[in-house]
Amino acid sequence: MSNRRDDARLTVSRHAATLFLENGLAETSGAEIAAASGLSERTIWRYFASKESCVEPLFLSTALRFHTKLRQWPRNVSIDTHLHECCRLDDATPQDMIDGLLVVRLLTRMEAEPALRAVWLSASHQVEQDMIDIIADRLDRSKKDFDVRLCAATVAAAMRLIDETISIAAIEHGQQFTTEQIAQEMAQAIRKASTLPICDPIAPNVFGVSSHSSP
Amino acid sequence: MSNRRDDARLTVSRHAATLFLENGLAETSGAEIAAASGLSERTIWRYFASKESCVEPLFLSTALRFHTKLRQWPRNVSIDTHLHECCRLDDATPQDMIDGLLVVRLLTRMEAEPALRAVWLSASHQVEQDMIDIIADRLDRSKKDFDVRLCAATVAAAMRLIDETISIAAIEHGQQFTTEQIAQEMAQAIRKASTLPICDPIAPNVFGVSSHSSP
DNA sequence: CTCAAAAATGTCATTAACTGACATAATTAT
DNA sequence: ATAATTATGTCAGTTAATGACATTTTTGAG
Repeated sequence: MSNRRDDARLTVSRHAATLFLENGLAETSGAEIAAASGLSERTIWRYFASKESCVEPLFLSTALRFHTKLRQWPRNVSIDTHLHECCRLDDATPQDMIDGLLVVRLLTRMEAEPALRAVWLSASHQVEQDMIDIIADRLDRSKKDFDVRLCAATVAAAMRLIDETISIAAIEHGQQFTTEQIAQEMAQAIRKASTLPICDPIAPNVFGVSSHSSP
Repeated sequence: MSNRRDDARLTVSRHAATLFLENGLAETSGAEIAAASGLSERTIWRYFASKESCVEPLFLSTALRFHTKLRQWPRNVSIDTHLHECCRLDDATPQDMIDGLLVVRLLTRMEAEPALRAVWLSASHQVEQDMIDIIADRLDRSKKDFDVRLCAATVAAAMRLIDETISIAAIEHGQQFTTEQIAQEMAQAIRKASTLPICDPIAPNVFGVSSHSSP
């Protein structure tokens, strides 16, 4: 799934995020990111289209961890149960924890750094595209179906909002969260946001034909 | 509501959009945008933080027209009826039509131009913030209420998706739409997406107290 | 209307983001 | 092993973007 290049990009992403958090976006140069990453500046610009987008792999990697969990979501399990189960046997590595903290801290800077928000929104758009696949699979519908895409959009929006809200509550208001709490908030929000019945167990299709109307 | 500077920015936005559509983003320079707008390049960079963001006022101005309509949405009218009514007595100027077409054409280029999508997503985020106000007012709830913000996020996502879908259908598949059709699609999508009962007439608050739980 | 304060714009120099061209190093595959 | 491919580095060059300061335009008080 991931190659050497993606790993290198993620490493750069961590260094860039750290520098952005320490000194701000405007006060961090491409040369500094390159130096911190042990790469030439030219390579940085081959990896990324702009300075800000250096943090995108970080956003996407934490999103990917969640995506992987949703991919394993069995059809006969509710979202609440599944996410609760997932957080019980959480496979987060120490690196994942560090990355998560970087993301959370970046999210609290979006108000001050509009360029960061643009990158975050792009990452959320990628999450939305991934949700299309998950929902289409779960409901046995086409990925082109407007209602599938609408549901993906609303659910992705909910996930984004939970991430933002929890990050701000944690960093700016010092609120503490357990993994269970986050899973529960996330499940609730997804449930409220979903425009198709994806959150509860899917009735098995005993006739072996797809459940939606016409061919 | 709008000042001279915003008007100037919008004018630049139109020229920039036209150039982007004609020659592509990479092949359009800041100097060209300045020349086409009859301004110095320095002023362009005072107006905009980046080349791509030159098109944002165009996105926001069409969004603003819709926002104005939603602001006039009476509490005792459903979203479907209101939007249908709005499109009947549509106040679109010729300039509005031209701007709308520019936006629609830009939206079809997002696949090829990721930077354009980032700007579009930023504009949609602004729409989301505006929706918070509209929903909070309509339901007589706080703008900080998570459920209000969630509803704003899902509804804004639906509006964005309709815009994108209709644009692509119109430009890339030559499909024709009447204003009524668009209003109807938009109303349906908003209805499906809304996580709070905003779409149907709001029961009048006969006791003169807010309908949500505590002070 | 007048004229001074303030705000917007222009000019020019400078920085820093980003690209192209080509050489070198590292991987891959045969 | 080594040829082919691919990734990275070096360096020069372009262009997006900013700072400093002069000039014009707008605003507003008298």
